Amino acid sequence: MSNSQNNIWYVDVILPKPLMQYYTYQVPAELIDRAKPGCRTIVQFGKKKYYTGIIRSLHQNKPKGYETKDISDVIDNKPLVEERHLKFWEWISSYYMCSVGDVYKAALPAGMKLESETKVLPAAEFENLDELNEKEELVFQYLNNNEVADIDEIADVIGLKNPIRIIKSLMDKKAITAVEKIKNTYRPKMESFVRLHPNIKSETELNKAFDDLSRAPKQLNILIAFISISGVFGENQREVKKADVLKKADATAAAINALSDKNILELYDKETGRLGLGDFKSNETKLNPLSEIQENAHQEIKQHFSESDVCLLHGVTSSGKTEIYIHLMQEALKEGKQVLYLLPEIALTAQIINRLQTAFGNQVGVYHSKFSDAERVEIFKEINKGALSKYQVILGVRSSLYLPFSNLGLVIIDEEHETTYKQHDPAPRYHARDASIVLAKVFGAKVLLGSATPAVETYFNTKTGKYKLTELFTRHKNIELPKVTIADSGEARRKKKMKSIFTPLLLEEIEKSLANREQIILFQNRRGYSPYMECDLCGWVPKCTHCDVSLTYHKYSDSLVCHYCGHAEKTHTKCPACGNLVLQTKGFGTEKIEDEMALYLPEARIGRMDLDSTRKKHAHEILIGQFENYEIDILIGTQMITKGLDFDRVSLVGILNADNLLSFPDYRAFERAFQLMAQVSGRAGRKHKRGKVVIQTSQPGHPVIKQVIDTDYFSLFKQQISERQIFKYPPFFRHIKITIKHKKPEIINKAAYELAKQLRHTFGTRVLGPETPVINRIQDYYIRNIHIKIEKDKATYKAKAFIIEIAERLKGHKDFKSLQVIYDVDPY
DNA sequence: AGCACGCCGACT
DNA sequence: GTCGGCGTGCTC
Repeated sequence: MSNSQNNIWYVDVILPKPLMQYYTYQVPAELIDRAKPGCRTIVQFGKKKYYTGIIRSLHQNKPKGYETKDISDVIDNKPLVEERHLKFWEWISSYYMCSVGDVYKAALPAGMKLESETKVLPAAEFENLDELNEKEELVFQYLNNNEVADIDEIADVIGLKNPIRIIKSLMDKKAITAVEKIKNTYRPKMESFVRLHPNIKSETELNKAFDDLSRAPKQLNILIAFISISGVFGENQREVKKADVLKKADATAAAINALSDKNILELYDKETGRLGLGDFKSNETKLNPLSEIQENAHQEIKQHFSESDVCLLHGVTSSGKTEIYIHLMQEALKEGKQVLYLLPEIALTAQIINRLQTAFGNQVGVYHSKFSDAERVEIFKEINKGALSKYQVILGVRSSLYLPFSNLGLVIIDEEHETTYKQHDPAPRYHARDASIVLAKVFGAKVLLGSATPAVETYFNTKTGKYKLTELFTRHKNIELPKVTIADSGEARRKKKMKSIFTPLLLEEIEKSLANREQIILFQNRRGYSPYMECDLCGWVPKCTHCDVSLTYHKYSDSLVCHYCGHAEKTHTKCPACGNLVLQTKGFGTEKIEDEMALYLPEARIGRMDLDSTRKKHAHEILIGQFENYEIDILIGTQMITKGLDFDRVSLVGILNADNLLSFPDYRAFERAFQLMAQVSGRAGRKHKRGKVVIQTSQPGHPVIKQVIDTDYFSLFKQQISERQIFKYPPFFRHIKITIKHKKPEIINKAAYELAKQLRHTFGTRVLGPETPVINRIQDYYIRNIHIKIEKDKATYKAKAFIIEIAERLKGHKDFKSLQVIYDVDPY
């Protein structure tokens, strides 16, 4: 209070690091007008590094116990992140047990969070070379020849392991100085344009220019091309890109420069951006009419939204959910609201974007990680224009949640049950479906969840009345649900009838479809050739040197790859354990299916779609395009092909091995197996004809298999919900997974035991574990898990605070200083 | 998370 | 000695 008289202002700053608090800086007088909450600010943090932070709050409370630093700059003229978004960040941080800095890191594209890097340069007046030792002299000479360099570069060139020591020593001897440079990764995209030189103001002057060029045909061509593109002096004048003129005139830059020298044309640069935005905002919408059944569902959803914020649209595949979404979106747009359409992954955007663009033109913006960071910066900035933004509809993956919406009216979560909505690895480990409901609440927006196979939690929420429910059981245009047949691979194996990895039934059906000139999708949830290799003499299995997993054999690269850390090695020519020359491949992935298929059906045109075949930016679209254009008969793939892709010619879907879907050691395994099989099955059969699905399994009597055959979601739901109640799983209990990591096996066991013990003090039997996961070491870190299940009616925020306190206390113990503790709330 | 500092063991 | 490798503590 005593401080409030004086005029010193402070800001609490969010830094892009996993730090559990905000840091307080002083605002120098010259920045006081600009330092507002939500603005980005450049601050020095630690001895030298500069980061872009976000001002969380402005106040006059002088911190006690330390000296404040000044903020160095404020980047934004008006707040970049609105208060309600900051609140949303804080909600994610507290619910998912991570720092706000982690959320900040995820929320803004890298190009908007500039950092400094250290550059060193030689001191001009330094002469005393004899003061330096050999290595120091080497570094000093290098710097003299190369002006400015960053430290890693020096280490690289001179071959130093520990450059910092030498740099420091050189600085002590005043031979070099260090500067911090903010590195700007974002560059606006500039393009060269051409216009008439200001000297040429009339057709007469232009004609004169033509005459002057009679002896320069190349230049004349350019001028003609320019006039035809620009519509010079006419009604519709347009800006002309240099590249377009050159292309049209088939000329080189030299000729255009000559015209510029003659003061006929003028070249200029302009920022064009990467978004390929149309010039005008199209407000026209062209919608397909809804069928009666769809229209009823549509009206019901609107009724629900008048009473409640969240609604689930449970509709079988091909029931026309997307069309209903589009009508709801149009209504939101008419009210001047923004719409967010979330998809589980990029692979899906290609097909949906066409439908949305047909309906909404260039109001649709797309946002996902295959865009370059610069593109993402531009999309972010475009949306930040609020009502003036060209994008009023955003189609994107989970990280689109953080875009700077200002007037969100509707959020659609397509394929709501998909586990990819849950972020796994770096913090924040949030679930986009659940978080979007919180985001929508902030804006007073509505949320529509859509799925043919809703998550058990979601469906349960409709039962309790937390969410509303609209169901749609008729397939659009009365397309029949596919016929599901089981191929008993266990029996076929016993009777020695298996043809490699195919049952006779599956092969027969594939041949039939091929004969009818129809397409086939084969699903296997393993990429690579075979999940492991084994010496057929001594049983030795190649394993990753950094992780506790067997290496997957990839035939195309003839290598063994760890699917956890990416480590790859050459295939062994002989067993390192016994010297035997034969290592056998075991099990099968997509690559092997591709190989074997080609063996049995050499005529068929085969494509493969998995992580490995779609690494390149447009690989997805290319493969899907080939399949759509009937350049491929059989498409083999992983999860990727299960997601909402609609192809008219597919008559058969084969699931190669349902057993490994059913054998996951996880309470969600059956739910997931059902969803996956139901989704892939949905790919079979379209307009003209009932599709077929063949499931290969050695457990034909398994209840989940039965549920898939009958497309009986309700039976699955009933069974799962009763199991979850008995075993205290979500939605009845809240589940928090604590993972601890350490480099030393003996420490990890001690720490896991100790942490579980401490947790049990407070949480008793709610604590399970410690458990050693199936893969107990990844990238040289040993791993243990502890699970906590907390009743839904208990205050979980208190529980979370306790958990963090207990873990922090444990990390204070001298043996456990370098223990990593990772929290995953509602893990998937 | 970085990054610096300080301790320790190995190597010349 | 001195170089490189870790473990630990701190950042407004």
